[in-house]
Amino acid sequence: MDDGQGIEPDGLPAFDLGGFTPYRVALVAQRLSEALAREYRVRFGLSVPEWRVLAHLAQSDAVSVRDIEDAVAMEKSRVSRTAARLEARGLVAKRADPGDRRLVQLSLTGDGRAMMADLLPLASAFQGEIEAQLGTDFAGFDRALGRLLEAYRGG
Amino acid sequence: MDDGQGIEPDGLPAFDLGGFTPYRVALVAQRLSEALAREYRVRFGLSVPEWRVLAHLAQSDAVSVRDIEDAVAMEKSRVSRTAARLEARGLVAKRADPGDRRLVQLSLTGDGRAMMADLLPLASAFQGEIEAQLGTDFAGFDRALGRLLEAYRGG
DNA sequence: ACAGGTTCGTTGCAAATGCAACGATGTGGC
DNA sequence: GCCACATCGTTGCATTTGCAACGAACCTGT
Repeated sequence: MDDGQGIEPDGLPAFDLGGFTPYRVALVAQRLSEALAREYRVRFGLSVPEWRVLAHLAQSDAVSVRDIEDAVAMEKSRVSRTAARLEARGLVAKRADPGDRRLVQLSLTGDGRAMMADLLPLASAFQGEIEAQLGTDFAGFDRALGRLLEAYRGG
Repeated sequence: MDDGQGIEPDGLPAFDLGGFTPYRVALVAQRLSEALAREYRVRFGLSVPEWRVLAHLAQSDAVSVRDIEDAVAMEKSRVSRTAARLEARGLVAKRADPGDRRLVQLSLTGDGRAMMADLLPLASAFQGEIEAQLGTDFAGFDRALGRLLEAYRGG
């Protein structure tokens, strides 16, 4: 009677949200984000978007809003406002690109660099913690993430 | 000179956001969510929170806001407002719990059940698609998700 | 029965978000 | 050089969100 995709008494096909991969991934993303954000929100007063922008600036200086938009997967208006907030806090500098005045060059200030010098080791430690949690399964996990990013990139 | 956690010329430790697991997971979550939402937003006019609430109601009828809050990992105010919207659209019924009048019993209406009868097979197909993408790696991937949920549950 | 404390769901309010529209700047065709 | 068109970043606006506060209902001990 049970054909493996059974029908419940109420006429609906059986479905377990808790086992649904998109939901599980969203949940893990949320938990990891919260765990990490706990560190850098309480200690540095950063939100997730702010952390992302700073992290990208730390690895590639003098980039445009558009560059960040692509690199950190955020809407350009979100990047723009985040950058404005970071500038107001003195962590990021904005100046017009001399070659193309439509562009804005974002870069870390001295303060911004100093903060990231404290923050990045914490991030690396967190990464190490996750890898330790997963042990030998980490490589496969990361590969699967890459596969899904490929399969569902933009579409 | 490169000790494996090198220092960049700008004095910051090397860090690759694109390889940072929390970021990668967040990205996959976003992509999967978008891919799925494309289906049920255009065809059924549902948002992600609405989908989650309906999905939970489909598998366990007559539950309280608090139950859903736990089951679908959403703030209670978000659940409350989502339920109100679904009620206004005639997909969900709300009634006071006769045993404990603080509680609200949420359940699918006939219309709601009918919609879910169309939706759930799509969700199952999407799940199958993901599993096909990952092939034999899916089991390990899912296990790793579970491990991370355990490790970072609530804290 | 009643006072103190707890749980449930809703709501007010400020902040964040997405989307579209906009001005400014660049580019290419002619 | 000029005009149509594309790109960049910001902003207006409506919606969504999280948090705290609230009233209502329940529970406990006395």
